[in-house]
Amino acid sequence: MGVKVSFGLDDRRALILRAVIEAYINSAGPVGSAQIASLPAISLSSATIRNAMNSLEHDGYLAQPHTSAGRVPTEKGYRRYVDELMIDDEVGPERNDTVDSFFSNAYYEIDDLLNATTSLLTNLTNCAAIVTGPSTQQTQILSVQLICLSHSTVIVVVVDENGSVEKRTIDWPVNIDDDELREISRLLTDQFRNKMACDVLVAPVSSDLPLLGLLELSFKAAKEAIRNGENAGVFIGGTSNVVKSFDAVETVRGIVSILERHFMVLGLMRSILASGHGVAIGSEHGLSSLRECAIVVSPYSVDGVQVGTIGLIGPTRMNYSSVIGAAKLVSQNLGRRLSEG
Amino acid sequence: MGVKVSFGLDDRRALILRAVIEAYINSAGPVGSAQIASLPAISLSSATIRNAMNSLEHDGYLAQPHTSAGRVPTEKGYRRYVDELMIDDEVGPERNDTVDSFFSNAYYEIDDLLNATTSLLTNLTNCAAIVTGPSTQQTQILSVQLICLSHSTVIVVVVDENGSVEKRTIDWPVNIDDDELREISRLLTDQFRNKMACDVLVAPVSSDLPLLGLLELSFKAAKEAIRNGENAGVFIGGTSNVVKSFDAVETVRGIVSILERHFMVLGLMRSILASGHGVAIGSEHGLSSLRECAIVVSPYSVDGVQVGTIGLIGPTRMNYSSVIGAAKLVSQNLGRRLSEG
DNA sequence: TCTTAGCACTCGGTAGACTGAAGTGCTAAG
DNA sequence: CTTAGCACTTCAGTCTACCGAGTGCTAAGA
Repeated sequence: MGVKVSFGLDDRRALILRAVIEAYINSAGPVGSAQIASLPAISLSSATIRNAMNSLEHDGYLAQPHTSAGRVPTEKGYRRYVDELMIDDEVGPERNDTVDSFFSNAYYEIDDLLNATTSLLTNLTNCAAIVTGPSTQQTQILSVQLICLSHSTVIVVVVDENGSVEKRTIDWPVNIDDDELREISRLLTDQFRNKMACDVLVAPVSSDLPLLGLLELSFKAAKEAIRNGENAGVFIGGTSNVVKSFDAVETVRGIVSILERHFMVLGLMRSILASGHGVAIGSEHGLSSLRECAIVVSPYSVDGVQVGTIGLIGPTRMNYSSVIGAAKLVSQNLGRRLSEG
Repeated sequence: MGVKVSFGLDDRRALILRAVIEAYINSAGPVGSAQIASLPAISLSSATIRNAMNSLEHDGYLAQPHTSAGRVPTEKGYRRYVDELMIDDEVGPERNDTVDSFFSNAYYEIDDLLNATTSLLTNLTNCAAIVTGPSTQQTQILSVQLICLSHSTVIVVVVDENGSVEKRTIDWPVNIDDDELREISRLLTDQFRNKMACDVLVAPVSSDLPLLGLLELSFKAAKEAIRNGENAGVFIGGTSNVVKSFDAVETVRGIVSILERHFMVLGLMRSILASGHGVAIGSEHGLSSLRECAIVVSPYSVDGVQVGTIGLIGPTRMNYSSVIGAAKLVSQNLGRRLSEG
């Protein structure tokens, strides 16, 4: 005899809800009472299961596609499952090894690392993966260099402590001499060096810098390059993984169309992160093209500061515990790896 | 009375083949003899059209999905159409204006320009668009700079005449002093400056450069950064456009999966370019996932040298003349624009 | 009071028969 | 050589019957 707990889910119904959801995740088809009754973990007749399922349906955790079909989890059901019923994924040794060996590899550039991380995630989870590069707001600028491209154009190259390089081309219709470029490079580097990107963008210029002509233009270009860097570095991969999970071509089209627009995906991840949940299920995030998908987000920290996010997009019937586990594992490892650099 | 021309296509059959293909491109459904007979450009009875269509089918230009359906073009039919029958697209003024105004916009970075070019192409053609960045092989190196990232890492930044920036991080577990970095930067810049990227990669080092320690490492890193740059800069967009043209979810999955793998798309474009045709139709390119697609490629030249390629992928029933026209128009404009810089 | 066996019921999916529409190939006349 | 006319083929849609899966309910049992 189960004791009623909060939200009116007694132990038995919780057990059955979990069993139904997990069966559905495996089979991708409606699950019937007999199927649940036959599970070794459950020693109840199908009739009893039916009663419980009926009650779960009335409470909105399950739904029936039609009278004589089995039950399918609703969003509310998934939500309950993710919040309370799911058993946390204990990361198996093979998986741990995969991730470990991935992060012990050398990557020459941060972009290569982040891009490869999306592949790692898609392989681990069969989801589409998003990795946002570490925000450059909290990084120190190391150097600003001006280089002459042609008689009338100059490129301003800004390097930060992560090894990210941002650039901006400027037109300067006067012949420029190398010594002048070197001098301006030195002045700007002195001005920016070891300052945080975010501070540079708002701080006024130190008054000892004579902002005139090419120097002024370069100064502005450097700031714009830095501002630009903030939005750079979004890596998305594994669209074909998600697409495999759906048969309706309309659904597929919608998903492809969203994943193609990086800024939409970014906004989505931001809003999920802001909502405080690590997972948005179905219509919770409000993007109708992805209403049959769930999105798992997991921020990562470098030197204790949250600077970027990992995201995974798959069908609502994804294996939540495995996907959430992978997201956490990889975000931790990624953060650690980037902290070393 | 038509005169027989090469390949056994007399004028009438050519006219009818063209009409059938164009009708099919518009309607996306099998086209019957009555439909063709009713065209103002054609003053023949449907029975006559039927005879011609029958003959075209026997010669492999048309096919029937089933006995009582209309005709559908075969790959051979499309090929003939593209090679001989198609009337070149005269670029309408609106389209010209769109392209002109696009290329008169300012783009601060070449990557932004190329990326925006894919959007331009997808809007013009309703195809997926690929733009490969100008090969860096034929560009001159302008500068090599070493910048200290941390006590034990140094980043080598290489800038070429297009304003492309490549970088490579190296580990150097010894404290490095700024003067030394500046000196090495100067030496390497002297070594590389105004040389072609391709020459740098094969040429031996000038003997007056003492390749030792950090200098040697930086030298190698610079070369690797340059080599890396050769393969950088592929921009693909508009996958959702292609996907709209197909109802079979399997087809859609295959297309998404290919377009996601940039290196496959690159290889595809290279092989089409090498084949000498500007268009690969259906199975001509041998990639079975794209057997219902046609690919249009158009190289662009900067300062008279072919350095990059534009590609468009759409269904085999695309509007060839319009798509080919757009590809040519944009590749010319892009080449011109990049030559100015 | 809770559980369970039994059963009637519902509904989706499949298979077969039929119909109408579309489009063909053939024939014979112009 | 062209074309009107017609018989023929095939598909797509509709209707029906039927099977199977799974339910909800009822009544008996623990």
